[in-house]
Amino acid sequence: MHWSKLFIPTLRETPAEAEVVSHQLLLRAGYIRQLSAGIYSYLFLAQRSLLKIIRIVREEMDAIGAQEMLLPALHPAELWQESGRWEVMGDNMFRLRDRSGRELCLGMTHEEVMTDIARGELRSYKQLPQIWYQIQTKFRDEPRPKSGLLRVRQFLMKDSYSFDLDAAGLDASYEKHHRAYCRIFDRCGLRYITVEAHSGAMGGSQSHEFMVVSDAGEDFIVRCPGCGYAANREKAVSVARPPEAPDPEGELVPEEFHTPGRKTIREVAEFTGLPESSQIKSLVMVADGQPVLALLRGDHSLSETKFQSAVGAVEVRPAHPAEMREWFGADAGSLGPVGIKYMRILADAALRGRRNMICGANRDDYHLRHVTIGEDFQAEFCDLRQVEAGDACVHCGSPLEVLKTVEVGHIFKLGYKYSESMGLRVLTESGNEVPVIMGSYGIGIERILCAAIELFHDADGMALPVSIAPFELVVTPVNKADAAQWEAAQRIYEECRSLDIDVLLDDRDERPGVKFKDADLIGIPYRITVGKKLAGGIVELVERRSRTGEEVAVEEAARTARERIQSALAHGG
RNA sequence: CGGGGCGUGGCGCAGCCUGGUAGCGCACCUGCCUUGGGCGCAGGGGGUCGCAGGUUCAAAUCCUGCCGCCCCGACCA
Repeated sequence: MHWSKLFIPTLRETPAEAEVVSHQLLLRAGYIRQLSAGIYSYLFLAQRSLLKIIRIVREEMDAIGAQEMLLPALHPAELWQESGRWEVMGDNMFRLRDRSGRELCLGMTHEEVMTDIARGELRSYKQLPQIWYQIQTKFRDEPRPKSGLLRVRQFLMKDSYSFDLDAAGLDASYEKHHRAYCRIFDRCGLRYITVEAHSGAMGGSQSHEFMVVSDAGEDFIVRCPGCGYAANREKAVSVARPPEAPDPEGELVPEEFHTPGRKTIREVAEFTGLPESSQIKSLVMVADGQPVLALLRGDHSLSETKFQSAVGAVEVRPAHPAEMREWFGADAGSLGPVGIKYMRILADAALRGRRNMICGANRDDYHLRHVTIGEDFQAEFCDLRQVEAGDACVHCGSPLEVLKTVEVGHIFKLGYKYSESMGLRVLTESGNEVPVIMGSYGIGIERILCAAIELFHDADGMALPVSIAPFELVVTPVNKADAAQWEAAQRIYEECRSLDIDVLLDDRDERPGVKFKDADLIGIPYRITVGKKLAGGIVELVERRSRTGEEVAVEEAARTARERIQSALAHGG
């Protein structure tokens, strides 16, 4: 294609509203324009790139025998009421009414619709397994869209659903997806980490997320450099560092002492001269309307997700100050478990075996010392603690790292949730009716592009992997007014086309600097520069990412470029 | 939903405090010039100053309300 005919509205300056790199570059490079908060138009370059990503996704899904479909984005309310998610999804669901007042919603995901199709048609174990997928627009009314295309209200997702007769079948479908996802992200040139993920309140036995390390991300993962253990922080476990000071010995009894104005763990530590790890942190939570006291070591913090799982609640929140006063007779900063009755008390496992610790006395400005769990109060032990960088790996003892990441894919063993609530059953070989076991699997298409930009960019712009760049190669005549250069550039361009290279000819009447800057900005991986050396029969082949160039003979240029491109594609973008 | 910031030409901004002709850089158009990293010169086009009220002889500027966008938090298949 000829650049002068294309709509590639690059900007010299970064739009003020963009904060993360991928957002800035997508705007500057003319890939996208914003229509509204969390709603974007994908212009020519973005669409080319997304279509390449989609092609890769489609090829790999087809390769595991998945069948592509296209489901509606507009769903009747009744379908979601059946699964119970009409209420569960709350304000995150876009809802509307048709002309006769019937309630509808825009699909956030498609478990319900897929299950509806399946229950209408699947009757026998002989029809299983099935893997169905689509690449389609999803709508989620995010409370706070942000970071360009990373968190939006309308986005493309590849979602697939597996239907199996039994758990072993689900395992196989899950494994197929796991491998397909690895191939997809490899081919898209991403560096990613597969982590164990939280299964969510809806249950399910297993879940993995595919994460790309980036400061633009919103998820934290924990990884062990020693043995490769990796998990979402919501689920990750670790061995806590030992307390900084040993507990006092002996059968001591709780003793109240005055701590005027000392509210935080740190203030009490300074006041007593004992480390934070010698205190019990008391957090008052409300789980499905019921007060629950969560106890942690003073220097540890609560994982709300772990807490939620431990109490088995749907909705969890910290208590309001008025509630704390009502239940404990004191304000936050002086609360503790001693003497608390009629309230569930959960203690983090790191408190097991500790003796004679310090905690709030449930009297403003007073604390207790010499408090021992199991003697001075009773609690249920469970894992409540959020993993911190530097904690020891439970498998190999190495210090763990905590990384910020973007989630690009998620695979999930659903189990029987939808087949049971919506009545998807088949007959087995022996003739009895059983629910079908399901899995669901998602890939965020735009997030692949964003993650690639976050991973591969420099001060001049994107350095996209060849596999997903909007073009593979640009041919740039330095001086179009120079007839020899212009003719050679056109000839090379045509040769590239005949070699099936996805090539762009920069035929614009611009100074070379402008053309180089633009090509770098939009991230074309290779460039053939036709300039002065043409007089000696030489042009230059430059790689965007490494900024290295090689001189090649004019007649070899297209073929050499193809070799470089093929080799790059073979090595993961 | 709470907190903060911002809405002035396509982009980046100044002007607002102290009311009085809407400005700068980039981009864009025309011509000349230039051609290996966002050239130079000359000329030119484009803005109901987010919207609606109000105050005033006079509002981008002051007041009130609303809307939109961004960031932090809350929230979050």
